[in-house]
Amino acid sequence: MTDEGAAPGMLRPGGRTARVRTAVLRAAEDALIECGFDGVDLAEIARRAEVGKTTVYRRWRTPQVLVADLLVDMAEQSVPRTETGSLDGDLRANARLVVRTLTDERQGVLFKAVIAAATTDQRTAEALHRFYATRIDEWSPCVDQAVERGEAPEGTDASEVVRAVSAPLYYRFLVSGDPLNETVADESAHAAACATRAGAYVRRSAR
Amino acid sequence: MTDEGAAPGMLRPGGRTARVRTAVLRAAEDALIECGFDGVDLAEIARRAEVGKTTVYRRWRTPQVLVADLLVDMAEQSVPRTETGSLDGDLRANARLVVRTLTDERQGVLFKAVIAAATTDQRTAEALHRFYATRIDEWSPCVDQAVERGEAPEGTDASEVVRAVSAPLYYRFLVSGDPLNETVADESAHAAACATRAGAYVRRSAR
DNA sequence: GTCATAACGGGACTCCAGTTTCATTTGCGC
DNA sequence: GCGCAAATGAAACTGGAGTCCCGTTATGAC
Repeated sequence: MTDEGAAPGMLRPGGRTARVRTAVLRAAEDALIECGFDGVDLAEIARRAEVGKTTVYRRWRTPQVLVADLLVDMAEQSVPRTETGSLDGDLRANARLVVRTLTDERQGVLFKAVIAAATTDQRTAEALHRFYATRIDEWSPCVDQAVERGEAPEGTDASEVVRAVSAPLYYRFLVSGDPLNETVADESAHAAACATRAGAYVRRSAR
Repeated sequence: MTDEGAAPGMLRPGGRTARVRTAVLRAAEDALIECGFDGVDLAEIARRAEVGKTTVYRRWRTPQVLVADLLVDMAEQSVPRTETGSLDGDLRANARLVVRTLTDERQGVLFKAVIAAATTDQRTAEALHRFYATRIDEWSPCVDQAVERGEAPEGTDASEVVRAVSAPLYYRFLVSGDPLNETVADESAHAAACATRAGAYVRRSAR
């Protein structure tokens, strides 16, 4: 092992390095929104970020890795959760937020690009999974509260319910291409609430 | 309209053209499975198909268009549907089939590649949507039969139920990265059945 | 069988994404 | 503020994906 005191090989994440990172991530986000994932060109991103292209290639190597880094950044920004006081209301609020995000001109394209990147690279996929794990954890409490209020059976797996709300929306977004709108959001939330009340999401260990 | 008898400009889809198409589609399928979508190289596919690369570039132009053509081909191959005699059983059979497909070494990679291609190209996306519309239509009858047996309420939207079974599975496959196995399949089918019985998928026009 | 031409194929060519080189700047420990 | 190495940047370089040209094959109408 090369274990020296004031060793070479130590990182130096101070001022400039951090500035370059944020500049490149911003440029990458813009580029993804404008061109989609396959339109991304690291040299072009370097130009936009006003950074040498060598730097971008050296630090991130591939578009996938850059997207993975962007996802780490995105996961840190939290979206406030609305509380309506009922399971149906909370799930509906969540479903509508998802639909608004996916149908938003900029965000929808960005999410498609990010998901496309994740299908072709394991590390990007892991970053994506962590991103959604974060989002799901943020919304789970509304199901736990419903359990406390007696709206849902004891032992209900909160994150499973939250996933059930999003799943049909992402299925339409990525796979079937069926329309996404507020009605669909409400129906998805309602179906999840029905299944929850029927005990479909009670953890097996608690049955 | 250019309606001539023995006109120039007419297609000639006979023997050789068709042979080249199937050879290239087979090679494309293999390449997608081995390298994923971003690893696809039209020249490489031409080599495998023992076809001039000029031909591949001329007829399909981009990997996305080639994948779209492959999807048209895949949509034509029908998968037999199992009938168990109960809504829960039929939906479970469907869910298990989907999980088996997505977790299969070859098919799973192929589906990821195809979905990735669809996120970056409109025409590929349309081919993908048609592919799933076909699959969903094939499974819808089992829900209609359940309605006839009185297991599900009158006016239930069969294709909506079938989508509801697949959605959580594809969500895990593409977005959250949570595990896919037979237990998950059964739970997804059960949740869809619960929501169906609760009337969550009754068409609005029929309520 | 004959002919016109759609479709294919080999190979040279182009162009640019990605790499390498090396000089310059800047963070950071003292 | 001094010095060293981490980090960046400009420019030259390279390899291969995609295009072009033009001769060859073989389909389908007669």
